[in-house]
Amino acid sequence: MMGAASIPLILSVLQEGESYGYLIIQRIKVISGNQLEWKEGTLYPILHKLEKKGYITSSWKTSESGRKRKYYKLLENGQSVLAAEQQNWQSLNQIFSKLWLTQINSI
Amino acid sequence: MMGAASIPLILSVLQEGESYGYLIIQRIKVISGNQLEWKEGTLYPILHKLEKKGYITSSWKTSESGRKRKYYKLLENGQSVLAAEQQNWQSLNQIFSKLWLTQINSI
DNA sequence: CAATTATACTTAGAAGTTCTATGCAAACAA
DNA sequence: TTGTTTGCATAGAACTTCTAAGTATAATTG
Repeated sequence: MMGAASIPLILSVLQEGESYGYLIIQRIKVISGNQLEWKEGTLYPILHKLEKKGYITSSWKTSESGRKRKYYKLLENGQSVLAAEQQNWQSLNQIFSKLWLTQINSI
Repeated sequence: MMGAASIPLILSVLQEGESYGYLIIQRIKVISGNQLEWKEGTLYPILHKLEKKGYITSSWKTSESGRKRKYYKLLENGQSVLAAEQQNWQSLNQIFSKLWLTQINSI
């Protein structure tokens, strides 16, 4: 369903500022107009992978309420990966625009 | 690399008219400006899957030169899957536009 | 005409990705 | 105090894509 979009999506959300798993899921839900409702089992393994690759970093923090949260932050490395992913997405988007425009024109 | 884009891409190419594996690979290469160079091992299994699901149908034909080719054709079923995929893509595209615009504006 | 290249399809298995399902635990609300 | 929300984690299933190899024929090149 998401395909190659997961990673740019997560990195983009983190580019808005550091965040934690639960909040990222909600942010994605809000920004997609309730279309994307990720489960934890989807997000966390990806976050772990991104951290392992050095795109993001994590740190435990305790909120005033006493809750412990693991905050993720975009690293420079991840910044450039995101830039490449944006490029990639836009390039795919152009291909589709071309294909779909052609079909409209050929009516 | 391709993620969820493979299926709409193939279906879109077939919407241009029926085609066969080898040519589809070339069409994808051309339309992407040499960015996407699929291997047979990537395309054929997907074609088989799409046929099994009833989105496309295939038939062997022999060209004047004597070569045998397996032509694939988009079915009505596949037509509506493609429409749904287009919708899905555009919706993801909107999400990214929103995320990426915000970042430009917030400089 | 022999060797190479281009055309054309197939599949097994590896690798990678995402989802389902479940578990744990603490704070909060009823 | 019982249920809901918040919060993280992971195993295994399911699915997708890629690598690699095999088969076969037509066209081209030397």
